[in-house]
Amino acid sequence: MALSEHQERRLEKLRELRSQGIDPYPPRSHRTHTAQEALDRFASVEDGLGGEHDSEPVTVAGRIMTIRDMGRSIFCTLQDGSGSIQLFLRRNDLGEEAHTWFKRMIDMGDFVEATGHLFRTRMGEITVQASEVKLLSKALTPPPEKWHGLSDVETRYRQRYADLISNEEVRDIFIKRTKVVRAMRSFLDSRGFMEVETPTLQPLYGGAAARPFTSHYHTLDQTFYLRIADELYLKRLIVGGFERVYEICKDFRNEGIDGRHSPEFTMIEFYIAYADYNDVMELTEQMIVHCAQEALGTTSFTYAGHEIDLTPPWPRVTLRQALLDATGIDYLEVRDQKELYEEAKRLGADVQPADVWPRIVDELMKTFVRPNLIQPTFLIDYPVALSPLAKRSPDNPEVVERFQPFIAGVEAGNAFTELNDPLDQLSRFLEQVRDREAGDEDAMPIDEDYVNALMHGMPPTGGFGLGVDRLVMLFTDQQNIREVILFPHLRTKTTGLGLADALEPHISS
RNA sequence: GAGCCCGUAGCUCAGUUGGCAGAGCAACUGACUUUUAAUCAGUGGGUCCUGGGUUCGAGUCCCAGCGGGCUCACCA
Repeated sequence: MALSEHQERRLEKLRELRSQGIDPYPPRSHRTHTAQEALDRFASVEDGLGGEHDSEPVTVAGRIMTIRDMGRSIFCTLQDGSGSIQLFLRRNDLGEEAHTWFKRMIDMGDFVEATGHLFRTRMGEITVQASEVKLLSKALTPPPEKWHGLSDVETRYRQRYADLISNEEVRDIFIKRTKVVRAMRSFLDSRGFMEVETPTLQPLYGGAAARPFTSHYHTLDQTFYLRIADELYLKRLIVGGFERVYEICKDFRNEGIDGRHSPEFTMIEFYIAYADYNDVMELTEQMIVHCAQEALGTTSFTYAGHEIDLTPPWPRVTLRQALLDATGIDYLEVRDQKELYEEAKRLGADVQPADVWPRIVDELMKTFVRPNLIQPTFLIDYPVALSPLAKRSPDNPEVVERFQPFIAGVEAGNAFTELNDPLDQLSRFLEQVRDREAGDEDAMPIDEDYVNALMHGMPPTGGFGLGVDRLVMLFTDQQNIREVILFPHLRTKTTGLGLADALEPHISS
């Protein structure tokens, strides 16, 4: 890619600045106020000014977003991390030389620093009347169009910096995302949880049903997998005596990409000793409400046109009952795969004759139950075959103590009373091995060290996992997961940007 | 992996039946001392994603490829 006319022109200005002895990239700024602080300051002193300028000068700094050149006076919008403030640059204030220099050398996108007195314009906008202005950083590429911004989805994802510069809504999404994560930490920290770090590179993956990414460690000449979940490591820590642990980290699953799945996504998992899934359910409600309160300032929001109200308590419905109500099928009665398949087929579910029994149950839930769970609802008590790490219900060994919260039809977590019986755990692993041999690539491998950990004794424990990206999607009303991931994965372009060749002639020294 | 749609100036987008490549913003020249997408007058700017093909003539039609989006499949 050759340089654009705009870039060439700015490179010329760069040379000219240097020849004037001006460093286009000085090492530091001397701002005294952020844009917001300057606005706040003026608002607080304005009443005593009697229409005059604030007598105390301020220095603000930021990126020039717009320039309105009126001849002997210029208005600019200066944007920094706190917001934006208007600059008023008069020839009489700056002096003719500096005024002309500004017009000649400063472009939209440049970072500048301006010193002057605050006042309110006739149009009512709080403004810095600059008596001094200095270049802080020359932008060689112009910003996207000021009115429509950058809207090409591919460019927005590949060049997120440009997206963030021009689209305020995008910035807001990621600010909310940060608040959600911060709220999770503060919620758990204040309840005696310990944040821990477990391996990303694992010799054996587990804790979820998914295909892993595979890597190779040269020094050990050994295959490593990128984690698909941190569950098994966190429970080893419960065995070790930590009673409340959590981790927020990236998990990696080698599967398709679509609007709801990213191969690399953020997961929060927590585990509590001496708690069961009922305790975890209460904590989950509280945590999600806390996150909404901290990120949105409210517990109600709109997702995909649905008005969602998070006010607890959320209804708890057994999966068995929900399926019974929606389809008339009682999965505890229909134990035969063929019979269940026929029933599901008759109802119009997308099932294949070869689908295993638990998969058909799952499909029935996704088709007939999940889309109707608009207001927050806990679906509880799942078939054991769907949950190899969860503890069986004392009332029915075919059912495990597991729940999933659903909000706006979106799965907002997964949790259960943890299986701490090493022999039962081993038999579940063996079941997974049989599934794998039957062709299920997502089935978990047997983890003997994990069984060994359980043999040391694990207290009754409740555990929880939640895809952070999904929760942020809910809170920001985004239907595509890439809108809540700063740098989503896209296919790498074979042709580079060509900048190295294009810019090389412009390197001085 | 399949189907459908998209790719035109730095950005946002038009482009009719196949007939000289267009607009707004941005840039450049000039005017303007309180503007708010400032305004006004003028000027320059294109690998129409890439490669083939059809045609007197292709941004437009056909084929292949590349990249992206949506839907489906896959995905506790």
